[in-house]
Amino acid sequence: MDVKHLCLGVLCTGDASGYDIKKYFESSFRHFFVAGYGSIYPALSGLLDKGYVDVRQQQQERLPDKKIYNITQLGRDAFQAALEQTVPRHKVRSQFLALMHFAHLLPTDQVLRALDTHINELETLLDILEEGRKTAVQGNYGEDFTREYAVTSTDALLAFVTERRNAILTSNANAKACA
Amino acid sequence: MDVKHLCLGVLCTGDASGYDIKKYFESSFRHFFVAGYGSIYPALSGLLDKGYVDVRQQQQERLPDKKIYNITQLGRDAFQAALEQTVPRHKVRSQFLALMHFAHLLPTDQVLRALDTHINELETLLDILEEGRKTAVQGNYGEDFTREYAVTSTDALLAFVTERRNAILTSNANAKACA
DNA sequence: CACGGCATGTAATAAGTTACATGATTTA
DNA sequence: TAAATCATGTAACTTATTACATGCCGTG
Repeated sequence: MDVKHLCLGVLCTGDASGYDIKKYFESSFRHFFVAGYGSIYPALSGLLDKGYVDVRQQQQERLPDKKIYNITQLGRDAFQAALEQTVPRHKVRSQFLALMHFAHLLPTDQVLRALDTHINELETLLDILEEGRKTAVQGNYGEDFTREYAVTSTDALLAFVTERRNAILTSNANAKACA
Repeated sequence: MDVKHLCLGVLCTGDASGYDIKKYFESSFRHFFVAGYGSIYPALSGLLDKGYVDVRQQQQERLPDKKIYNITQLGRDAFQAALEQTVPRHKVRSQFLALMHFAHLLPTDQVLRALDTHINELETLLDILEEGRKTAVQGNYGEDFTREYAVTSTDALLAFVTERRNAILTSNANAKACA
């Protein structure tokens, strides 16, 4: 399950351009897989080379040409096989937590800025997930599962981080009042 | 904040060998940064080249020699600078969720296996975090923050995934009863 | 005697990120 | 007129993963 396979996954739901696929990543995969053009376009080239997708050029008025990709039967089979062989890993890599782990080495205001930034990111993610709830097709189990999984985690974390941030603010205010 | 910087971070708390550092990663960083020997040993070589750490060889009876690394002032300064420039990103990359997103393409038993595997991972992580709670030095704000952050998320997710798994099991049993 | 822990490393490969490069259209 | 959206791609770089390679000690 890498960028290539996820592109195949998107194309299983319908034809799309690289640009469309990127938007799909942003709206539906954002909570578990982030990819930019720099990985999506090369991935599509690779899939084309392997015969997993076909492409047709679509001219547009007043806009750049589009390359519409569609998945082949070979591609579907490859995706199915990849799915079946996927080991269900789940990895977090967080500069935010790395920074917080060494918070004692930093001035309080930088720690607060980091917390605020993270809170913003969590809120943005919640907005996107909420948007997904509205637009999701009913009965799509997988999409629902991953979305609600992310909502569960994000809700809990938002409460946690906000509480900790406020605790720092009040203890800071107390320290100032004493001084 | 990459493997190199986190090694410096570990060495800020005291001298250690590559092997020790790996154990530190496993017990204290596991919930936000995973690294193996294949990245830690090369990282230490790099730090040595830059003069960020010194090394002394320690012979041991009946055991392989150890290389004990200690951080230099240059290394401390570099770590401080890196900390201050760290942008607080937080990234999740989950094959598990990728798989679940396409659950409709898989047989139910594979979905259940994936859920069980993930539940096991969450439980293992909770055990490690609980262990950390016991052994942690009181008053280490950052260590406490990251641990409780992870506990918050993991607790919530464990409840969510377990509930979903049971829902699948009961709806499966009903389907069988009807047939 | 097999397995897990202690201990260090290299080399090949895979993978993704960032910056670069271009350019028209629409909206505020 | 500035910014956002539409649209595609390359190249250099950074980074980490995996497998390989070695070998002793203690425990069950």
